Amino acid sequence: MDRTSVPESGAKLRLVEAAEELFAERGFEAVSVRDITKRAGMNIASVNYHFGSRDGLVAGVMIRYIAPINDERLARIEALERRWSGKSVPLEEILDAFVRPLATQVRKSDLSERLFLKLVGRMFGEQAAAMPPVLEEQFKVVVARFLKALSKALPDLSSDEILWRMHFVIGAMVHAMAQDEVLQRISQGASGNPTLESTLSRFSRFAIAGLRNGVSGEVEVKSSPQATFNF
Amino acid sequence: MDRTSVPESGAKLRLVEAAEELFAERGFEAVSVRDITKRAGMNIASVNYHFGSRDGLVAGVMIRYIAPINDERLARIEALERRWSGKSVPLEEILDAFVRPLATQVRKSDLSERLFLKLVGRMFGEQAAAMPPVLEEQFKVVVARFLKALSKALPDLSSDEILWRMHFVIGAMVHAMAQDEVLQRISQGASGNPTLESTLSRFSRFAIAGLRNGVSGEVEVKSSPQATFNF
DNA sequence: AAGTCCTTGAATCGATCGTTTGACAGTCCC
DNA sequence: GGGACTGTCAAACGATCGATTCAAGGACTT
Repeated sequence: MDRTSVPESGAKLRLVEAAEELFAERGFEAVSVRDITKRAGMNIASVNYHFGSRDGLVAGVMIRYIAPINDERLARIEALERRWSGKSVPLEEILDAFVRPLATQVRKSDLSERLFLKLVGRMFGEQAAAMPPVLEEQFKVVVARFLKALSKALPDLSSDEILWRMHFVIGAMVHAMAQDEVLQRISQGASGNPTLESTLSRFSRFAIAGLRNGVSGEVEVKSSPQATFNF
Repeated sequence: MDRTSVPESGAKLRLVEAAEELFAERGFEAVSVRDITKRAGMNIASVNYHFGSRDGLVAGVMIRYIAPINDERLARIEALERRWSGKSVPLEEILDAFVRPLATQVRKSDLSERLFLKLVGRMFGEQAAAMPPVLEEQFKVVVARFLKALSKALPDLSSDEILWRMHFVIGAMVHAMAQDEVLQRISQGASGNPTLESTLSRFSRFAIAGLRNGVSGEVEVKSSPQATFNF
């Protein structure tokens, strides 16, 4: 019996779908096996039977969403590099290859846009340290692949600098996804009902500017003496 | 007996300091009351006696760190606006007023830089939804104050757009703070031992570029037809 | 019809959780 | 000295957790 991969047996699928909703709504640690099986209309033992353990189910949920996203990211970046055949791929297209798979996957999902984004956001915010090995390995490949492409597109930046900016970009994305209602509460009446598309569009403009900063002829920031950021 | 504010009685302080370390190391939900009292060398009942409940202790920890940071943020932004007396404060100085209090506070703390950043990062990544009301109110004030300053510095952007970019900036900061070892693992050998100062410096450059994007004469991104980000 | 395999059911396990209790000592004030 | 208050202690409370057991059902093969 397969206890690690994506569900296929109907029962496993029902469990995963119930778990997804609950994880997105309440977070990974606040949902019990009983909550999940109750919503799925199944027995408590079913989780351990089909997934080996609660952690196995969590891993199943993460793999089900993240793996296709990373697969598409790799396919897109490789298609881009083929099309540009050795030349540097424009920064906008690299970021597009990284971000757009989110939109692709949310359409395939049964979850609403909002729940989907919260779920994926929580995977990084709460569960990043407990990511299944197969996903962590996949992420290493993705990061390495995009780092290579970004290094070509931003030849003036060191690898370290690019990695840091990638981390900032990912953090901005994850945080905005997972904490949206908190952000709305704190900032009192920002945009009412942002769609996924408008959010990703805003995000892309922000991220490209942050990534490109200091290269490609942009004017260097002239800071006044009191704020040199030399700390 | 005061059960909500910052500790002053010695015993409360010992509990809070033990809790801080454990929360930073393992996350808020993975630490039990027994873990905390054991490290503090106190009785299990002491948490409920001094803080009313476990949640009260969590709130105490958050308030102890976040409140002084937000206080200094407000003091700095108001000092800046006084110095520029009505005129628009430069973007770099606004961001400096937002970020530098982190560095100030870490020096006052007994925690190492790394633990401090993880702790503050976790407060947003894991506990943002459970933030004590007094802190949430304070954050509303901070956001409103900086939004006003940023609106002057970035007159071409709508309030909504600025709020979103603020969220992205905060997310990038929080994520890089809380998930540092995960990021190191995934990206295999980025900068070895980044100091707080170098990290904040990198972050500030990234954030300023993202905030400024699209205004102040920067060249508009010329995207190829396949990557227009119109989603 | 008998046997095998897969799946579900109710019940229960031991562990751990946050919280509460009540006894006991110390301190302070009148 | 006798209350009143504060703080600490061991012990136990009820609840909930993930995991396990074992019986029973169903589907399919032989």
